[in-house]
Amino acid sequence: MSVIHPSCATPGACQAVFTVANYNLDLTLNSGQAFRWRKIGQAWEGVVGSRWVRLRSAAGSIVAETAEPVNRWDWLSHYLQLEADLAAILAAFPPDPFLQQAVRACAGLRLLRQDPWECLASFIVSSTKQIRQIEQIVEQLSRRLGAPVAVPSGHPPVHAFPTVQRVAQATETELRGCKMGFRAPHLLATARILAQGGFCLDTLAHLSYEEARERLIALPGVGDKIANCVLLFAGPFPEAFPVDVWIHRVLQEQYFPGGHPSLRVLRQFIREHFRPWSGYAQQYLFHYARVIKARGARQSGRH
DNA sequence: ACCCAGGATGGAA
DNA sequence: TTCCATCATGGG
Repeated sequence: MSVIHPSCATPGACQAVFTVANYNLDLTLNSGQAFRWRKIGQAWEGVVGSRWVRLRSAAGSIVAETAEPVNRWDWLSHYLQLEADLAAILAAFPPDPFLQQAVRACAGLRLLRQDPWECLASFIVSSTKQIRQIEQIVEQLSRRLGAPVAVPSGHPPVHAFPTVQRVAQATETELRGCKMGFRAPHLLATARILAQGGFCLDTLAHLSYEEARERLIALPGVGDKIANCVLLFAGPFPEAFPVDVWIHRVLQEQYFPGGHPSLRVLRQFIREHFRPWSGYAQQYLFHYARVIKARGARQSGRH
C-alpha cells in the first residue's frame, strides 16, 4: 500500500511522494511497454493522459512532479500500478530456473496500466519496428496531432497522445508523414472504427480474456501479438502473453530446445506453465532476453 | 550491402 | 492447418 505525501510549496508546480518497495523505474519505463518516457538526468519525463509528469526514484519511494497543481494522484498510482503486490506475484511464479534467473536480473520490473487507446495505437504502429523507432513514431504522432500540455516554465513543449477522433480525422498521407509506413492505413482504419462508436475499448475490461482478445483481433492491424499487448499493458488481464520475435526465440531456446513449436503449441505451454501471472513472467523474459542477455552476448564476443 | 526489428494480412501449398 | 511474400523505415 502506497502512502502519498503531496505538497504544493512552489506556485504552479506540484509534487507527491509515493512510498513503494521494489519498484525499478528504469526497468519499468524502458521495457517496451510504454513509448513516451525519456530519461533526463536522473529523472523520467513523460505524459500520462493530459498531464506532463516527472518521476524520480528515491529510497523506498517514487517522487512525482507535475506542471500544474493536482488534487488527486490516483490517476498516477493507477498508471504505475503501485498497489500491485509484486512480491506475491513473483512468489507464485513456477520454480523455473531460467525464469527465476530473469527475475533476479530484472528486480523491480513492473507492469504499467496504460490508456487503452494510446496502448492500442502505439502497438499497431510497432509491428516489425525496433523500440527506438516506435518511440520516434509515437513522438511525431503526438507532436503533430496531439494537444499541447502544460509544462514547467522554460521546458520545451510537450503534447498529449492524440485522441481517437483526431487520428480518425487524419489522412493516410499525414500518418505516413510520421514514418509509420505500411502501418498507416491500419491505424487510420482502426481509429475510424473506434471514432464511429462501433467499438468501445473501455468495455473490454468487463469481458473474459478470450472474448476481449477476439474483439481486438477483429480490428485492422491487430493480430494475436498486439491484442495481447493491449490486454496486458492496458487491461486487467495478467494472463495475457504477447509473443513477439524475442519471446518466441527465448521460449524455443529454453523450453523447446532443438524444436520448432507452432504458436498453437506455444500458447498451450504458456497457459499451463506460467499461470496465473503469465503476463508478468512474459515481461521478465522479454526484458531479460532483449537487454540483459543480448548485451552479455555482445560483450563476450558471441552472437 | 546486408540483416533485423515487441507483425499483420492475403493467398498458396 | 502451415508457409510465404509483401508491406516501410531506420539501426546496427
